[in-house]
Amino acid sequence: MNEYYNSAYKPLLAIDCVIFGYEDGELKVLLTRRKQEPYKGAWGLATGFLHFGESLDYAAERVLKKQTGLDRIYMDQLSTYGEVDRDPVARVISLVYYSLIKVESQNEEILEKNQAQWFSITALPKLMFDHETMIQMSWGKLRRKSRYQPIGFELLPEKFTLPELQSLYEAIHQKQFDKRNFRKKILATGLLKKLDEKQKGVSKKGAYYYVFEEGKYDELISQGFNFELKSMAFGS
Amino acid sequence: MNEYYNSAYKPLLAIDCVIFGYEDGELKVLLTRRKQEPYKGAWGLATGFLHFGESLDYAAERVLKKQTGLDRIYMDQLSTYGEVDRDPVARVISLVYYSLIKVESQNEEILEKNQAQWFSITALPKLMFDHETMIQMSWGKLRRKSRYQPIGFELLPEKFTLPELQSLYEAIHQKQFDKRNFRKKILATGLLKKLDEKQKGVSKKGAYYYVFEEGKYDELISQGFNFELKSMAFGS
DNA sequence: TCAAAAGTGTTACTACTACACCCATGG
DNA sequence: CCATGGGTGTAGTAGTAACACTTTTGA
Repeated sequence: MNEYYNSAYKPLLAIDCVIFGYEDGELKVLLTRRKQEPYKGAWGLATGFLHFGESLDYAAERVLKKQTGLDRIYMDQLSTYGEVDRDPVARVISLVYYSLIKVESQNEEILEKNQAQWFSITALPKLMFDHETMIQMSWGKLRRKSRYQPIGFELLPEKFTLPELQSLYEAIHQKQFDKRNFRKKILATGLLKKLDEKQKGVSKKGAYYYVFEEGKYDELISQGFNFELKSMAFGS
Repeated sequence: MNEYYNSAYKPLLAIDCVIFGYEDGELKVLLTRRKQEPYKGAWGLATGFLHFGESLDYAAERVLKKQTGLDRIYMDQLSTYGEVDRDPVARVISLVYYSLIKVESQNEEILEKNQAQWFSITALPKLMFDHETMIQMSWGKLRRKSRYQPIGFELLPEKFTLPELQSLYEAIHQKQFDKRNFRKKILATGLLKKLDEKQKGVSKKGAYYYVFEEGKYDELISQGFNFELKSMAFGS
């Protein structure tokens, strides 16, 4: 380590995680209460500082694991925020990840321990610092990405019905889709396998369960494909 | 500043800039030689550490200005790279920006002073650290973005001809487009104003100059629009 | 038997692709 | 006058949007 490196200013580097879930027909975000003064108790994203010897992705996984108890969840870097006064206490550069989890696999106890709570994306509380912006940007990225990649499935249980999938997309895009066109488009990708089992308890007729076929997806992604309904376009 | 902040690990934070230009029908990247040991003289991106009291965008502008002598150039954050050993000397987190400049407005002296040189994107030299990846990712983002936003214009002089614009898009996408379809699509956006002036010296007939109408663009962007040719799709 | 949600096909329209010839000018 | 690159239109095709009725079954 020489002069060039030694003389440089070293900021704090935080990892903030926008955690999306889908429940009761709504797109939700997992928020938590700040544990430190000042602003103790304010709602915000799951957060943590980068540790020595950790890669960025690893740090994000650690923060996610601590907040949700879950491993191996879908996660992607959004952007890095570094306005000088974004954190009023100290200069903190914040690297934002967004992640998609299956709410049903959530552990209630861990939520309580972390003072964490799910909020509908359309009814967020007042948030600390620039966390509101981070969430809105993540939502935008989710919208755009869901048009080209079947990431929506990350938010649903392993087995899901087409009406559920459609509601999820409607929650993400805040837009209604035509049932027939949606099914046609989704099934045309060949990514879904229909099971012989019907959902019980939701409707009288019962909708067939489907599963997402990861294998087929990998084939398609390498060729490049389009998962988009034109009608989804550009609310983004 | 309290214990929570004080105890945290503080990494170095570098800003690396991928600078794109367009010249002689080729998409190019501005590279520079490393000034410090080790690896002194190795080709790499324009880089600098974040300074105390600077926002990230400001730091990127500073690095760009130093490298090119230019102000107010198109610039966007790509991503942040933080593998533990990406810089073999010290732990450096690297925030990558990519930018688009008009090569003609470049100052030759500054290039020489910085030992900087333009390289065709298809013939890059061996690069230090993970800079090759950063360039490839930036190129991907440029490809994708150029399908939805008319950012290509940032790479051309104020006045340009449609054949020039088409060659630029062909260089970005490494794909040939049909002349008629390209013109139709581009002109249909209503973003270009045809001038009464013809280009001289390139072809005998001479192609009409066009200018990009920023005002109209702002109208369109707020509604959301699609700048894409399907044929551009998914080489990305 | 009826209420409530699931499932299904066709037509019109729009947007993209493919394609070949004439035009203007400088040398 | 001819070689070179600039400019133009149309027909076929594919994909998207719009739209309404039948099916199943639990209460």
